[in-house]
Amino acid sequence: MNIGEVAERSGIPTKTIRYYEDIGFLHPKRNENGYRIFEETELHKLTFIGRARSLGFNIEECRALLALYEDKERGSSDVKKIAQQHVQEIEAKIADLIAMRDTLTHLITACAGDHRPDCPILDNLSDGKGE
Amino acid sequence: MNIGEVAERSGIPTKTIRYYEDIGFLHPKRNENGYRIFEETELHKLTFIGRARSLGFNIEECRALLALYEDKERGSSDVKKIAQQHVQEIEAKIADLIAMRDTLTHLITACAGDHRPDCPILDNLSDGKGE
DNA sequence: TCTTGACCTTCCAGTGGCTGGAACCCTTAG
DNA sequence: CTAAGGGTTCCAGCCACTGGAAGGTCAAGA
Repeated sequence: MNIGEVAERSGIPTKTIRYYEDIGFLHPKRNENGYRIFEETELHKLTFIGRARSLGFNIEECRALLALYEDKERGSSDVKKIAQQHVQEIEAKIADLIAMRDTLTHLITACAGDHRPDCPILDNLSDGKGE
Repeated sequence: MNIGEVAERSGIPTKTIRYYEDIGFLHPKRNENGYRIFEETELHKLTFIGRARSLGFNIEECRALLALYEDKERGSSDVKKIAQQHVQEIEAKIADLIAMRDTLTHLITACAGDHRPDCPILDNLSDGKGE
């Protein structure tokens, strides 16, 4: 398989696949013209990484998960630990975003949104009050 | 005021303040030894930006908000529009994160988390099933 | 045979919003 | 005289790509 087909089948852009090779996720062989040749196992790996990324795991976490995946001796507790840690980070982000949203919707409700210059949103940014 | 005091009072690191000058948010004067001198208005502006950033507005949005703030002729509808747009983006991010979290907590619940190698989390990353 | 177009290659630079560090200058206290 | 604690500039790095330039390769069609 050439990189284009792998990109198609994994849903990961060629640019990203080359980048993943750069950072050591993959080691595709090359044929005599210099093109990368991918095996099914490499496609599988890429798909794995793609799913992990879409669950918000960062590159280092993906690396760890991949290593655990390939280690038939691992206990599932190692994986679970990584996932739980990650869920906590996600929860924290959600909490931050909800706080932002709530403040903003509050201010938006208070803002007439017309042609007049008076604006509680700017007032809040300016003096921190209006909560 | 020197940069250190401004940093202290605005809660924004000196590095960031210099960066904000770089990108044209501020134009502090200099005294004869080359040090930046800040007026109260500049401190105020920084605090404004700090609040806007903490509500998740990006730099360009901050620039727009600041311009509106300084334009005494603006209508509050312009501000409201920016804020509403921003809330929508936040909502989208929240939805993404919640989807991630739900998938993950689901998988985590299914994962024994013990010494055995069997792991629904890795299985899901590997084949996309297990939902 | 030539050309066209779709592939593929490498390398370099840019994204956003800072942040760290090096190397240096200025001021004040001891 | 020195040391500490300001300040200055400039360059590099973070993360995870992404865009673009400049060029090599291959298969199909005129």
